[in-house]
Parts: sequence; structure tokens; C-alpha cells
Amino acid sequence: MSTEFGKGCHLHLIDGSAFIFRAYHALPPLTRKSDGLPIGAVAGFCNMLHRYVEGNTGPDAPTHVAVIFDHSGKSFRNDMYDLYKANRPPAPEDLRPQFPLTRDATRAFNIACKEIEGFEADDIIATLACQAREAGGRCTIISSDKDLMQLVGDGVEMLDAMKNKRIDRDGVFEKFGVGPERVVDVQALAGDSVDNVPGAPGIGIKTAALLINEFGDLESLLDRAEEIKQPKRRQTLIEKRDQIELSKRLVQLDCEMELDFTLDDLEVKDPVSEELMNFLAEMEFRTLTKRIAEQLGVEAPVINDTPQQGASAAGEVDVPEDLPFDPEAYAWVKDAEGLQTWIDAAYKRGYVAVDTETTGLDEMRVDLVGICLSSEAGQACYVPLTHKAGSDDLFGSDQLAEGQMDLEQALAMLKPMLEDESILKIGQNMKYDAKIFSRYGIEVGPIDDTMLLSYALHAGIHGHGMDALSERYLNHTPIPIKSLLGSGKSAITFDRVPIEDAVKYAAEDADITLRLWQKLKPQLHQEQVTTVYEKLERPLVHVLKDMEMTGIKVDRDVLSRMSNSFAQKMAGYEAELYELAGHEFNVQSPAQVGKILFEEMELEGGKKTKTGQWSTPADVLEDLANEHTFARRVLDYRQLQKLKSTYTDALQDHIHPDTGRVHTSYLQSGASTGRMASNDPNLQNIPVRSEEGRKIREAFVADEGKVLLSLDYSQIELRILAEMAGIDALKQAFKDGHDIHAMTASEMFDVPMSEMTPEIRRQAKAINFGVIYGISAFGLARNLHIPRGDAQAFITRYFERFPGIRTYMDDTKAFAKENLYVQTLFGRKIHMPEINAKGPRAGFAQRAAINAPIQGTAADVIRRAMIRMPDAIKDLPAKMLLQVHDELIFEVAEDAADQVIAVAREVMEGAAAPALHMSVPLVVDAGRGANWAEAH
DNA sequence: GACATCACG
DNA sequence: GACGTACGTGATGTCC
Repeated sequence: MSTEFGKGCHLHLIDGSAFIFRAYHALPPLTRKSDGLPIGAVAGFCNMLHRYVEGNTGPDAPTHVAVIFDHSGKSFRNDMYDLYKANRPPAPEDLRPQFPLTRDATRAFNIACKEIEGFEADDIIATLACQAREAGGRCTIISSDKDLMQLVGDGVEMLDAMKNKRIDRDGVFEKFGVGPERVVDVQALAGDSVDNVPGAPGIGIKTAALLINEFGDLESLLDRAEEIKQPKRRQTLIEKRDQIELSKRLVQLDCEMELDFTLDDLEVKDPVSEELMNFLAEMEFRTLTKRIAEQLGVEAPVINDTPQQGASAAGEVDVPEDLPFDPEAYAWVKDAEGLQTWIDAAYKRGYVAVDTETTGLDEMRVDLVGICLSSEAGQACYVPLTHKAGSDDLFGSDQLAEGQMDLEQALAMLKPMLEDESILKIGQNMKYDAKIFSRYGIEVGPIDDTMLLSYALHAGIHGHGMDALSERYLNHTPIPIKSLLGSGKSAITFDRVPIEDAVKYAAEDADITLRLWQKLKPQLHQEQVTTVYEKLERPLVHVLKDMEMTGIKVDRDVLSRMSNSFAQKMAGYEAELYELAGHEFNVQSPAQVGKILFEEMELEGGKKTKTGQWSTPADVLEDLANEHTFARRVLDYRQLQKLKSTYTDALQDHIHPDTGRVHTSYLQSGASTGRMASNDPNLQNIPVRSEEGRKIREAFVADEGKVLLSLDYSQIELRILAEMAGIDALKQAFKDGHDIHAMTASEMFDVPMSEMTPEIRRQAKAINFGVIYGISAFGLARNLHIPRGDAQAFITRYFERFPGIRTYMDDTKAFAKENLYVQTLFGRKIHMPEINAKGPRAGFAQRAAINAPIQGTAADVIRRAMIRMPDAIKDLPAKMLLQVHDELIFEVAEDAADQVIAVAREVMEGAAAPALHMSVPLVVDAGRGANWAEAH
């Protein structure tokens, strides 16, 4: 009963992308109840489609209809102009996974759903509209996109579904000042900032229409540009002719695309009840399912939207009733065909859990061994790529094992999906995998990270490693990696693991990651940490990745010379110590040092550690050092030993052979407060306090022609304390740029600023720090080497002068006891499970509760600065290299240093805004130099 | 692998 | 009245 499209037929073409975005913005961020899949745009899309179908009655009803989508990725216009649509922001993260679902929705309504790779929806619409016109039929384009207005006329009209307004030739004239056939000419001149079509600078739609109407068309205008009276306009049109002609080609829609379907294929069909019902039920749209079921006269299917985990309180463990883990279900992907099915699955779902297997843990050095994918719980695959044959061979064979895809081929297949804006890639510690992929030419994005989900949700409650999360939230113990690799000397690398074993282990990781994501993602809303995750965690991953991959240049010779010098001095100290002790011993053993001091030399005041051995920390030795050369020399020896082993020796091993730079790794979820931790090597504890140690920073250098910059927040934690506790005197001092410690001293001890002594100021400074740490008389006494009673008197006096501090501390403790967590000013939660403990642990927890919001807010501030920094400096010859809690290190071309300092300082000082308006200014100090010692 | 020590903010 | 404390990290060495 197919009718050939022709006279009397009416084609409706729906601009699918417009529907999606309108739906997305019209609705709150709904998620599917059972698994937290973002679903708001799909819900809106279905409502709009449904309303559209309902409205299709009467003489204007279509005989043919299709929804046209933009295909993801670049279009042929990017070949003409690589900046086309370049400044368009990527689709929101929670929208991307919904793109494929809107296609499914369209098909569920039994409406033709079309998209073609390399073309935009507008071109398909143009081609179909022209075909309809030539066949003598009518066409209505349901869109308000002005780019489509060039198609209007001779039976083609547009319908703005939002305003329910038809746009005919008059409507086009109203908008562009010319008829549809001249619209592209006007657009070519006016350009389009949204699509990044350059056009003619300085000419807008009004002027463009004026010119086109005067000269007839664009070509005549450009040919006769000399005749234009206004000099500026004339010059622009002559000079920018190429750009204008390019713009015309960009806005000109392609009416003659080759399509693999005809108009006849688009005939209006009634929905197939069962398919539509199944889809709506799968999406868990209760209202819509019920309403449409009634209209179709069928029974609405039962919707099972029981969340896969109970509405759990923070940290509560719930045992899932979920499907069991079945290693036999995991697939070994051996060829392109097999891999394609998994890529297809990722596209169907819109998300995929990804995990890489490598030959080690150092992302900058290891090789990729295999890749795992999973888009549905219980189903996962492993794609082995570089496993070696014959693992039992003593030397190992370099021959590749059988049953593996070619590495290049697999990566070429995966790259488009891993980089596809519409596919969410889920990983556990995704920074690791992103770095590996980046070294193989793939920039993974967008991403979700289960480790960071856990961190945003449960910092302070438990760790965020995969094994711990799996046991806690999936009630499943993953296969230990040790069972495959062994441990110690006999450990092998992953490429030596037999593939059949690797499949079970590796695919399981992807399966676990996906299930964790399904469980944890919906909890963000329940715990009200969505913004923390979205604004402070997820965007940081790629920033850290880039910093780590850039690394910092370290001069091996400087370190090597220092090592030698230290070794010589240490040998001297060692001989002297043997002499003083009367025998040889291990200077590096605190137990032996303690024995000599407190038993052989019979000195007083020795304390024992909880394990019963003599305690010999630096402050104890320091007390003895003036009287006893032995103690002094142990201290001297220890200082050099520390500097040598941890820094001058170890750092040399961390210099990457190819880059000549040191690449640390930041642990984003390391510290419960929101701070980062740095490891392998730790570049956040490079010596600076001692003269000797500071020299190590001279080994951290800028590349030739460049300098290092150091920008650090001045007193950020005290400023935040003043802000949080609302201490007017402190706030005012910061606003006036006063010396805050001197001011505190003046207030506390009634000393005028003019009579301030360094000693009084030092004591006030210690108190200020103590407050941040959750002050105690004992701690302050020890720090200042004063009697405990004096320390208590200081604290009492301090609280008298700044009563707001005491209130803040009491309020914070009370909040923590009530809620079992504390919060930063940006909403980060730091859980305090021990806050109501009895005994000495209570004190710990209370001080931690006081410190965490302060330290955490400072950490949030610098995170915000770091996240904004890449964009701020993107046009400058500068790279951000390191973060040290309140300091950022950059490497910049020498002549751009001042400019970068200005830009980076602005970003850092303004980092709290706009989320938080601080009444205390944040101040950033900057330094520059050939090395880190000079820059600091 | 636990503990002690010490480097940083 | 005694308990035993400054907050947050990571790396190294000893010793079991």
C-alpha cells in the first residue's frame, strides 16, 4: 500500500538535534531510577515526539516523516575550514549518553530516523526538501534553525514548533531582509559566531541585506566591491574576499547528497505498540508509558525501577542481589570483527567501562598489553594486544602469542569511540588509562571515574581502590593481580600472563568498574556532592594528566655532585660517631642510637616508643645536641642521609630517559581533605626549610630560553579561617595587607605594632597555625618549648581576643558529631566516622574536624584555579608543571614571564568566585628564576 | 609489613 | 585526674 511520493504528499522533516537540546534544557537532570542513567533529555524528547504525533491530524497532516540527526564527529565542512564549529562547547556530560537513546526513541515511535556520517542534519534535510519539491509535494521542516531558511519556498516551509509559527518566504524576508535564495549570500557576509563562520568582519545581517539588495547577489557584490562608497566596508570586502567565499560554501547546504533511502521509505506509519511500550518501559517513564498505553488501547507494561542499591546512607554497605560474577562469560577478542561488536555495544549504550593492562605501573614508561571493555554488567571483553608467547621460557620469547589483534589496528578502531564526545568512558582511576592512551595517540574523553565518585561521596570513610570498592559495594573479591604475576623477584609482567588467564582477570576489572559506576553515580545526587564531583574532581583529571606528562626538567649533574658531597661528609660523621661511641654501629638504626645515648652514655630524659625501643626523634636529639657532640653528629648525619637517599639519589632514578624530565603522579583521591598527594616521586616535599636542603631545588630547572615561575597563595588557610569564622579583626588586617602574625601578637599581648619583636611575633604565628590544626595546649607547648600552663594561657587569651574562633571550633565540632562529616565552603564532604569515639581517638577526630574544612577549602580553591588555568594560558608559551598545595609551578618562555604571572595570578586570586564570594582577598605571591630555588 | 623518622604545606 | 595529642601527606631505612 506504499504510495509514491508526489503531488498531494506532505513531508515533515524534524530537526532531531534541536529537539534534543530543547528537551535537555527544558527538564531537570532526571536519571533512570534503577541505575542512574541520565535520562532527562530522552524523556523530553519522547514527550515532544508524542505531542507532535498527537497533533498530526487534519488536512495538514504529513504523509511522510523523518527525524534527522547530526552524525557525531566532523563533517565535510571541516575539510574546507578546520575551525568550523570549533568554538562550540562540547555537549554536556550528562547529555552525551542520551544521544543514542534519542535514536532508539525515534525508532520506537516507528518514525524514520536518519543520520549520515560526514554530513550535518541540515544537508540531509536540504536534500530531502529539494527532492520533495521536485516531486511536486510539500515539505515542512520542523526547526527554527536560521541556516535552514535558505530552503524555504515553492512548497517548502518551516515550522517553529516552540512558537507554533510557520515560516514562509515572508518570514524569511523578515529575518534576513532578502528572499530564501539570497539567504546564503547574507549569511556569507554576516558570518555566524555560533558556528564559527567568519564572514566579513564588521558586517552584520542588516548591512549584508542592504548590500545584497543593492548589488543583486554576492558574486556581483564582490566583483563590483570597488563601487562601495564606505571606505572601511569597501576595503573589507576586497581584502576578505576569500574568507567571504569560504563562508558561503560553509553555509550553503548540500541539496544533492546521495542517500541510501528514498522519500517513499519515509511514509508515515503507526507505531508498533509492543516496541514503543518496551522502549518507554525500559526508560522507566511511568506517566508517558501509561498515557500512551491508554491511547493505543494496550496494557501498560510493568516498570521495574527498583534501584540496584538501597537508598543508602553514606558508607552503608548493602549487599547486592545482582547477577553473580562469571569469569566464563568474559570474551577474548581476537579479531576486528569481534572488537567491532563491543564498539557497537558502546555506541548503543552511550557509555563503556574501559581498562588498560600494561607491563607495569609507571604510566610514562610501560607498554600497553591489552584493553578491556564493558557496556553491560556481567558482560566484558579483553582485547589482548602484545602478550608474548612462551611465558615459561627463562628469558621469555619476544614472539607474540596467538589470538591477538594487531595493536595498530585495534587502536585505530577504538580511537574514534574513545574520543567520541557522545560516548562516556568510565574507568577506575581514569587518569592512568588516559595517560597510556595518550602515549598511543588517543585522547580519551569524556570520562567518568569510579575512584573519584567514591572520593566525592565517601572521603574519610574508606579508601577508593578498586578492590576495596568491589568488596564494599559489589560484595565481590576481585581476582588478585598477584595470582597472575606472582610477587617479589619471580614476578612477571602482564604481557607474560597466558591470555586465557588474563581474560578472566582483566575483563573482570571492566565489569567491576561498570557495576561500581552504576551503583555510585546515582548516589552523587543523594549525597548532594554532584557539584563537587562535576566541578572539582572530574575536570581535574585531564589537567593533572597533562601536568604529569609534561614533567619538570631536572639536572642530573647537580644532583650527582650533591650526592657525592653528601657521601663524603657522611663518611666523616660516621667515623666521628664510631669514635665517640667507642665502637662501630649502624647510625641509621634509631634503636642502636638510642641504646648508645640512654644506656651506654647513661643520658637522662630518654623516652621509649610504643614498641619499647628508645625514641630518638630530632627534637629529642636537639635538646641533647648542645651538650653532647654525639647527638649533634647523629642529627647532622641524619639530615644528609635523608637528603641523599630520598632526594639527590632517588630523584636521579626518576629522570625519564626520553624526556630528561621527572614525571610525578598526583593522587587526586589521596587526602581526605581534598588535597592532592604526589608520588613516584613525591615532588610536594622537596626540601626548602634548611639551607642545605634548599640547594636541591637548584636541580629543578627550566628548559633553555625558559624560566620557572612559582605562584603561591599567601596565608590562604588563615584567610579562609577568617572568612569561615567571620573574624572581623582578622579580615580587616588581610584587607589592609597587614602582617597578620604581628597583628595577632599585638592584639594578644597588647604590644603596639611599632614595638613588635620577632620573638613575640613568632609565638603569635605558632598560635595562628595551631588554631588551624585544632589547637591544644600540649601541642602548642611542645611547638614553642614552653610550659603547658603558659601555652594554655596563650590559648585562653587568644580566644578572649577572637571569640569568633572558639565559636567556629565549637560549632564545627557540634556539626561533625551530629552529621558525622564536615564540609568545605564548596560543599566537599569530609566524613568523620570517629568523631564520637571515646578515649584519645576523640581528640584526634575533633582536631581533624576543625582542620578539614579549612585545609579542604584551600584545596578546593587551588583546584578551581588549576582547572581554569589551561584555558587561561592556552595562547601563551607556558605550561603548568607542579602543584604544592598552595603553590603552582610553571615553565614559560622567558619573554612571556610577566604576562603569564599576570594571567595566572588573576586566575588564582579569583578562583573562589563565582561559587563563593570571599570578603577576605586572596593574595598570590610570584617569583621567577632559572631554577626552582630562584623562583620560590 | 610495621614502625620510626623526616621532608613538605 | 589521667590519658597522650598539634592537621594533611610520601619515601626511606631498620627490624621482624
